[in-house]
Amino acid sequence: MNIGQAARLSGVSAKMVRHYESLGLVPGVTRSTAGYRQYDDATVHTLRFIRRARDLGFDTREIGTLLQLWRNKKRPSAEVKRIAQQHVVDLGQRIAALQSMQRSLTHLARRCHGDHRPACPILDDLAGDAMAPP
Amino acid sequence: MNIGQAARLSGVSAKMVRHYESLGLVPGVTRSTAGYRQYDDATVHTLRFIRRARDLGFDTREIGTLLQLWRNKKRPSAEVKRIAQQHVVDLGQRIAALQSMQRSLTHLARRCHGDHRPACPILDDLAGDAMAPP
DNA sequence: CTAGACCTTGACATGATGGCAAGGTCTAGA
DNA sequence: TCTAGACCTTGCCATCATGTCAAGGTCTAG
Repeated sequence: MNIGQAARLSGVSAKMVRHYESLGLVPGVTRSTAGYRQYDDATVHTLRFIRRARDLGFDTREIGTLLQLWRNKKRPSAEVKRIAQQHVVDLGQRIAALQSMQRSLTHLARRCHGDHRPACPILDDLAGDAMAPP
Repeated sequence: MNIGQAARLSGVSAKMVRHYESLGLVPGVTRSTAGYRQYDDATVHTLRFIRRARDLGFDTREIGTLLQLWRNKKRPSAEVKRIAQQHVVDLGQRIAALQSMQRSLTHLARRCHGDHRPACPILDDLAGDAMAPP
């Protein structure tokens, strides 16, 4: 099958299929005489794997490692678990950072009257002349 | 003062100071005869404002709007509040997306033995052949 | 006078993704 | 058989915020 169908079946855009190929995540594809990339079900399976891993927030470097482990029938599951747990930690840090922003901003917004008058604790905080530190 | 000192005082890197200038977030700077940018306390204040807004996750477009409102002494605080609340919503969506990833991954990792054996529910899930949907 | 700190512009990289352009190919229907 | 339209190719540019590097000019203390 051509790249368009592989893209449709895997949920990865054709553009990204080519990109993952350039990164070496999918093995070298065979080409038709006209130069069209030819895909089989195994490659579509790999593309779905990549898609799912992206959906879980892994970056392409991590996905490369996960793909190697997937292909290695003798892998120790401990290694996969370690990567997953590290990623859980990373996600936790990103979540915490965003929550911290959200908390600050929520507090500021709650104190803002939100009417036609110009006085605004949000701008005051941004400007560094916050008056009431919590 | 030169850009280095303004950077140090504001907590914004010299590189980013120039960048914000190119985006029009800081007003056109005066230059010394040698072409060095010259800053005053007001500009440092603006840079600190930008820094704080970045820390709260606003992008440069939003910061541009906030700066305009900051400078506009007749602004309605409702407008500032609306931007802040929208940003709180955006942050909430990003947080939810990350939490969803984290939850999935945590569940998968918990089911993985994490030993020397190859069997691994994490890889099974990524490969799409998950066996036990929750 | 000179070393070293500082400034200038500009180019390139990151990471994942989209878009566009110019050109080649394949296929169904007239 | 011709052709329109769908599909493919490569390659470049853009995003967003930030860093790095390079080549060159400037300033200051010793």
